[in-house]
Amino acid sequence: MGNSKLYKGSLNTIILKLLEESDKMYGYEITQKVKEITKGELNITEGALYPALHKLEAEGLLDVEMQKVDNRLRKYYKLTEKGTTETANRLSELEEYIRTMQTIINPNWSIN
Amino acid sequence: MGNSKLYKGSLNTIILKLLEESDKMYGYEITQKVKEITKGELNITEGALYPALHKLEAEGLLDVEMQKVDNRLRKYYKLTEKGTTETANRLSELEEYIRTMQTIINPNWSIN
DNA sequence: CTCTTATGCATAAGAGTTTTAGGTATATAT
DNA sequence: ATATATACCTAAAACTCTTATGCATAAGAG
Repeated sequence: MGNSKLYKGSLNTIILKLLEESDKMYGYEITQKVKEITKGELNITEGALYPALHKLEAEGLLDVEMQKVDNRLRKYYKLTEKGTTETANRLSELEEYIRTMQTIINPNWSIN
Repeated sequence: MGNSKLYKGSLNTIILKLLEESDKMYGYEITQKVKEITKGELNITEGALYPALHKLEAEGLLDVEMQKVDNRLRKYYKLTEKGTTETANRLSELEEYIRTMQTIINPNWSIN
């Protein structure tokens, strides 16, 4: 139950998509958001999340902004312009991949 | 175009699903079949396929049967009983994962 | 007042899966 | 003769994630 393993490669797209919706988010918030909207199905581990955020930042897809709340530090990430474009690309790639997988899994539905 | 990278973890499920449909297949046949039904979208590399087949066999999910056709050797794989059960499990896991991803990607469709 | 849980960041070692790049061999088409 | 298709295989590298840590503050439970 819950906590199904991530299919490797989808984490970045998940992050980008959430940032596209929420404008700006911090790491911990992302883990909670994913847990919430998937009803606990998917748990993003911090060991995967933080390196992924750093990489997306290094690639110029995210901007960072530090903020102190209740004496605790938060690193808010938001999409750059390049990041917004790239998000659209990766989303359509993922959607295409999902369609492809459905074709394989459900060969009867030749609705593609 | 085409040749999108595999989301890691889905290859085994693809193999199992194809064998569930076709009863018995050999490696090269699997690569061609995937290319055909995905219209060239997905190309299974042999470097991934053959080790995966060997592993599934070692796990007792597949049985092998050698056959010589036109002086060329083919290794036909088919699901064991255990493999059939496991195929059903992995398919529902993958379907659940796809539903989860759709929830994230398409938050408007709260049809889940 | 101390201990646990929640919040918030981070990195390193290991495991797992795939790509890339080779290798062998036969059959068929150019 | 040479290239392409068929048919198998493996090893090294790349990539992504899990697991296991570490640090620090805030809030709640006992």
